[in-house]
Amino acid sequence: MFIGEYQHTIDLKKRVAMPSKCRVELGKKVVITRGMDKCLFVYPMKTWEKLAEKLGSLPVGESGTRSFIRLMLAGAADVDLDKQGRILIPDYLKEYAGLKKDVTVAGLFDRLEVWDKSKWNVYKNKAEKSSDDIAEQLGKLGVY
Amino acid sequence: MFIGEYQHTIDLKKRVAMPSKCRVELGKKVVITRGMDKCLFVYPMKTWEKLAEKLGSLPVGESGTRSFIRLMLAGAADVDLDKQGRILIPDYLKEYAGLKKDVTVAGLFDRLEVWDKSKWNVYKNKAEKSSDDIAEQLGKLGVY
DNA sequence: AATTAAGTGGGGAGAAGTGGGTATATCCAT
DNA sequence: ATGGATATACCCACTTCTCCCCACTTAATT
Repeated sequence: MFIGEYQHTIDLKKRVAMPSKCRVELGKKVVITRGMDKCLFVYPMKTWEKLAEKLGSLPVGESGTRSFIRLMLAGAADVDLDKQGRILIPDYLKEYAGLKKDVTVAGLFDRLEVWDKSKWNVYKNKAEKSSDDIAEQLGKLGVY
Repeated sequence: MFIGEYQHTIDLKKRVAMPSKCRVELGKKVVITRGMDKCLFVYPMKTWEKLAEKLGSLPVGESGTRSFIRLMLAGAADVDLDKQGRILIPDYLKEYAGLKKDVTVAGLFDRLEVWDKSKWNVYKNKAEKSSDDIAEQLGKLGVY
């Protein structure tokens, strides 16, 4: 399971290191694609295969969702990790996510997300304010 | 069950000791994450896994839920206790909780909470002032 | 007073992140 | 087809951070 927040950078060759803690679970081959809120999703190959199958067989539902799924499937690229555990970000994905030099990598269960650092900070601040009351949210989960 | 209040410090390497009384129950691996009122939650791995499972079962369609999940999962970090029973606080969590040198560690049933000492004192004072209300609330619950 | 346990501080080996050089492959224009 | 430019893959080097170990201080216990 992927968790945590990691600060990395894209170098001149558009390479981004995956957190070392996540590398075993990622494996050598991963799939990177467009994600929600203008970030990038990184899946282990196995996870992606299952997901792609599900997405492909989905009944044609609401048009917004459908077009997003299309974007996600079409935007997928399979990339290898190099010896240092980095992946190469394709140009169109780099552009889609608005990646500058500093990026934030976030662990979210079955995937990693790659964010432009400043975008991530903005998003996080908003999220913190809106769910200031984490207690209430946790309550919904039946945790307490 | 975790109980009690402990005064500790963060050293230059961002390490904080867990109270020795709690170490057996914590185990070697714990998860630290964002908590309410800008404190940090420290869960034994087992407890966290149950919690994470619940988070994973939440629908990701709604953006509010999505951001809450991101906050909790991306905000979480799995850390090991060193031989002295200390954990390393990631930068972003240190910042989130506004931790200076002195911290208060509090036991709360299934978890520990890590507070900046001054924040804790403010919070405690507020709580004490409203303790009459709390008594009243407890009364309503039929505790006394 | 001596011994033990807990909290704190710091040195050093190794790992992780980052940057860059070079060779091979790919593409485009000549 | 050929030459040049661009891109990718692989390798190595440097810097920083993390983790492990040891040591000192204080407090509690015998």
